[in-house]
Amino acid sequence: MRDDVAAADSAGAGTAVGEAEQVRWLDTDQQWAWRRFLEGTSRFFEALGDAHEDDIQVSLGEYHLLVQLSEAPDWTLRMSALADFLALSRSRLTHTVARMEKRGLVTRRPAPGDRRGVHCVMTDAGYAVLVAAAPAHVTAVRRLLVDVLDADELTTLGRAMAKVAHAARTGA
Amino acid sequence: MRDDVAAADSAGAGTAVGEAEQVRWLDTDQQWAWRRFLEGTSRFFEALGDAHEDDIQVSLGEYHLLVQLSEAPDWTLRMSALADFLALSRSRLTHTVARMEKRGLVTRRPAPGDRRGVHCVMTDAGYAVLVAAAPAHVTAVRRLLVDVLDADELTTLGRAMAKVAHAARTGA
DNA sequence: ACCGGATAGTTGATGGCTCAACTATTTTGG
DNA sequence: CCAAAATAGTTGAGCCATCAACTATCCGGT
Repeated sequence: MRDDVAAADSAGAGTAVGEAEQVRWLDTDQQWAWRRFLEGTSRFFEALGDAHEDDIQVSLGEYHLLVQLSEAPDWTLRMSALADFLALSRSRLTHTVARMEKRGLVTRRPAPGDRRGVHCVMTDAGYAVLVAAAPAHVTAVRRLLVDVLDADELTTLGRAMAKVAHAARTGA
Repeated sequence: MRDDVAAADSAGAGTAVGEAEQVRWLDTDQQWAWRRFLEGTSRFFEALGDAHEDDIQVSLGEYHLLVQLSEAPDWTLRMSALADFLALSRSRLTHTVARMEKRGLVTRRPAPGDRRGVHCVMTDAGYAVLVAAAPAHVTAVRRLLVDVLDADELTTLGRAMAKVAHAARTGA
């Protein structure tokens, strides 16, 4: 219990004698990359959230919700479509939309043609908030991500994360 | 209010005439990479969290806390050091450690030499939980990240995220 | 020796997220 | 055409994170 402890990501914790060992631990390079990813995402989202608190009237999640609506016809999207785009649970979306509705940023209407469905519509006030928030948001994304990387690094990052998203969607 | 709306990440929302325009919006490729990053991280952490709920007695955050302690001499770390390593706020760490202490995974002791300080020490029970959790954790990290990417993609991802972490740490 | 400010950590209130349970509607299979 | 299952969305309880305020200790300068 001294050296074998180090790095539960890579070392032989759990190698009980006589028990089938089928875990492929991470090698040094893989572990390094994984930890950079972990720390980087954590600090990135924390810093981006801070930027939103400083300059902006909406949280990061609310901002992305408004962005999705701004790109939809009539600023309108089904709740379920919104949940898919934003990778949010239905429940969380309901709560978030309810809060934003109270602040006048969106409204809800019954969906025509499917009486189970609900449409979420961005209001003019919501659009105004989005427009006001966009400059600080984009500036922060540049400062914390886009301008920090070479163009090909950014491209590779995008491609890699597309693969990761796909793996998470399917392999769940 | 129809076409100019699309993509508040890139388009001219906020371009009031006569007002100085100094925001550099994202071009198409940059925006694509940024959105892949956003979706990928979101789905990745959700899926990894699910894996922890299925097979493991500790949440992802608690697991990483135990990993840090397992790599420290005497399974012991100052609260502030732990907070730095895990990129956690002091308050959040206090609450998390308090919960884990109740479950017997760690204990707290006054730090020798600095009467303000507190040492966090992993218990044998905590180590046992870590050992039990490691295989499923590593398997999930492989399935969702490491094995999904080419070796050079993973390396580039690690390098890129190291840069991002640095930018977030300094430019905050 | 002392005062001001920095550092270490905790606390409690508030608010958001997660989970399970629930209603209502639509679709599917027999 | 009906029953069972799938889909859409909401609700409320409990848990966790965040924030501001607070105590205690240490350091740095005079």
